[in-house]
Amino acid sequence: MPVTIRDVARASGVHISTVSRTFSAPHLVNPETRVRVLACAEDLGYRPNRAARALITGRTHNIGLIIADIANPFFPPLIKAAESQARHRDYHVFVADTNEDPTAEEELVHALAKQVDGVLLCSPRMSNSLIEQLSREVPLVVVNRQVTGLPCVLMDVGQGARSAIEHLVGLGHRSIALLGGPRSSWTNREMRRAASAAARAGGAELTVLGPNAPTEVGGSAIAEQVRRSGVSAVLAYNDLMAIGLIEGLDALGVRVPQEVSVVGVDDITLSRLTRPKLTTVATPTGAAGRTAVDMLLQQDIESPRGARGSGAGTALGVRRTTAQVMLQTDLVIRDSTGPGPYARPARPLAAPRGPDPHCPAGPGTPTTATGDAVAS
Amino acid sequence: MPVTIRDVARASGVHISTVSRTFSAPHLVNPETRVRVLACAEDLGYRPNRAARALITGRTHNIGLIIADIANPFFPPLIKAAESQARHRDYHVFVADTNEDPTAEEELVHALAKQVDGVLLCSPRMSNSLIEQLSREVPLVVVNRQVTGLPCVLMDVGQGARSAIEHLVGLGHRSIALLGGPRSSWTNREMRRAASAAARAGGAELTVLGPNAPTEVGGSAIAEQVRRSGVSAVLAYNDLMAIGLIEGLDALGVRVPQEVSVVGVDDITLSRLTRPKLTTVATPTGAAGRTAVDMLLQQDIESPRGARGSGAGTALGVRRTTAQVMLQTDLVIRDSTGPGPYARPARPLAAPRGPDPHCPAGPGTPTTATGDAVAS
DNA sequence: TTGAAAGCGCTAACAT
DNA sequence: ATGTTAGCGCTTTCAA
Repeated sequence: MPVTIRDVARASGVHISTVSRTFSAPHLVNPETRVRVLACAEDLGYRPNRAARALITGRTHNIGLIIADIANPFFPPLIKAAESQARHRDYHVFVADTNEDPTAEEELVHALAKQVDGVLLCSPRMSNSLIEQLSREVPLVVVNRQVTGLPCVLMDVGQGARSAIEHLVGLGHRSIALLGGPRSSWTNREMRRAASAAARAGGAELTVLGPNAPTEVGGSAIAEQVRRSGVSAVLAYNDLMAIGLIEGLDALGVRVPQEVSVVGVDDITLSRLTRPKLTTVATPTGAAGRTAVDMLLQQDIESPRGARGSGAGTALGVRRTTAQVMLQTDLVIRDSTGPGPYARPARPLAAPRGPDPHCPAGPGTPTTATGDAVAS
Repeated sequence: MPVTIRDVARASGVHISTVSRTFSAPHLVNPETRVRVLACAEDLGYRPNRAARALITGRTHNIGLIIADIANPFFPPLIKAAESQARHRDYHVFVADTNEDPTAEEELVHALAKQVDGVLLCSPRMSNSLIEQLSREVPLVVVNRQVTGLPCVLMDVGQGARSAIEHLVGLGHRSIALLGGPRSSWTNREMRRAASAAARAGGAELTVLGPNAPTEVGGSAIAEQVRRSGVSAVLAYNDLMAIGLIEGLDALGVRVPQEVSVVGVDDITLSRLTRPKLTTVATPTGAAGRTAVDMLLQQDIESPRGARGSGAGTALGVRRTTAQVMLQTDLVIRDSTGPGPYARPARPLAAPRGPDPHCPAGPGTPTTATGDAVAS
């Protein structure tokens, strides 16, 4: 049933190599022949078998995209941007979801390895050393994580967290909570580091609550704890968590932003549609997707794995790009943040909250702040 | 660099066919040899090249999942269920997004055709005839669309729309709007058909507004028109649109459900977290994903395309399953619907709802109907 | 139980 | 410009 290159050759009275050339190097074939071959191919419904082709060229023209959680609205824009960029370069994208499971991540890389020319690892949860190891099996670009020696696309969430804290401090908040995300998240560590530093610099106290599931449920589940902690402002790991928190606080009768200010991270579509509209740190997800694809393809070109002539100098000239790109973030101020107890303009509710001994910061450990550590 | 079966053979001092057997038919190889081969393989980091294997077996152990829009929260649960089901059967899933673009759909099917054993087409926007044509290239299972002669997984949105309208009529609404979705959506047509019939039966007037983009933006954009239309209740194509509409109405100062009742479709996670919580028609997306994978694999097994011995009787015994499965939906009543202008004073019940047509089968229980499907 | 050989669909030297 | 030939990495008869 499947029509092969041989069928087309037979039908058009030429050798299979001519048919092959018609598709992969049209300029090397006589225009008349080409037309005839093309006609026959069209006629028979022939389509080159990309897998077979890949076996010999070493290039599948596919790229893999491994995502921690497709259900997180943060990712779709990244996926779409990556797909669009890939399509422009005649590549197809295969997306795979890992459910935030490190084991699934590893397995998926193995499964994809031979069927794609490279893999984009988005917000991976596995260890850096495993990532490095896997990168020897297939070209990798890591998104939202810093792995030394590998090309990475990062978003400056450190800067974002700093801006958020400064915004809150500027509004008069002195007691702020950071809702942490998954423990193994690079973003989480960066935010924590930067937020601590910014809080210290601004004379505010930062309580870290978490880790939490990076979802609405994770946010609403921590609402009670937030209320008890007595903070007047919260920076959440992401928008989903922030939105869930607002819902949760609302259910407890705590008003946002009147009683507690909330800042998210990501600027997902939804954050514009909730009430109150969410103040958030916008991350350039589309740019990240595009950049990651570019970096992968660029690196790919230099090492066409398993190609014919690679008999001798395989490892030769494999000059891997290890550039790391840091994308800017932007604080978008909307309606979920407002004046805090220490706001400049004389506020009637100068409630002397005093330096309250916050309850022990939940499952997570309190504030850390390492220098410019890259290690992990 | 990539280690092949030959490297393992050399290292373990056996012929490549023995190595091959060690992986694909272990019982045919001497236990001692097997252990030795496995050890060498492990040592070298060997992994069978699935693509090369597929070339000869005709089975890639991959399935493709083509999705209209990954950003629509309706799909992730379906994707996750499909992936989990596939994994149990030692299959991997490649997801591809089409941006609701019919052309992209077609191209993607072609691209995937040779790299997967079958494709799940979710909420396709292309024509039925094109779908049928593509199904000759690769086994297809269609989700959220009825295509005669092809295996389909459907959700009973007709029943859902009917329940929704009856709920609204029972609350005293007599002037209802239906916010339509994409024109080429089967779901859209079904909802419209059923909603009209139910409205007529209930003595209510139904206004169809649309088509609209099946997103929050689509919903908020139509708010003004809804207000002007003077209806007291709205059934939206999906939850996203419903949520957008509520936001839009709110911005116009129209209160939900006090002034206008709103019903969505899908029961996405978010619908539980908005205020008011959304009344919606729950669709069994997880069950749909699982069922679709099952149907695909079942059909697949019967026709291992391009296998070795298929020289003569290729088309023989290719008995394609054309079963169509209809999954139940359920109306979930929350806070976005309330009494309408014709509500019974005092006792709102006793409304002549007629025989409640709730099927005995719970949500997600497949009802199978084979063969000759009803044309749409 | 293992080896030898053929070949899946295709491309890429090398001839002609 | 086209045909020949040798594989890509693997599985699968067929012998031994």
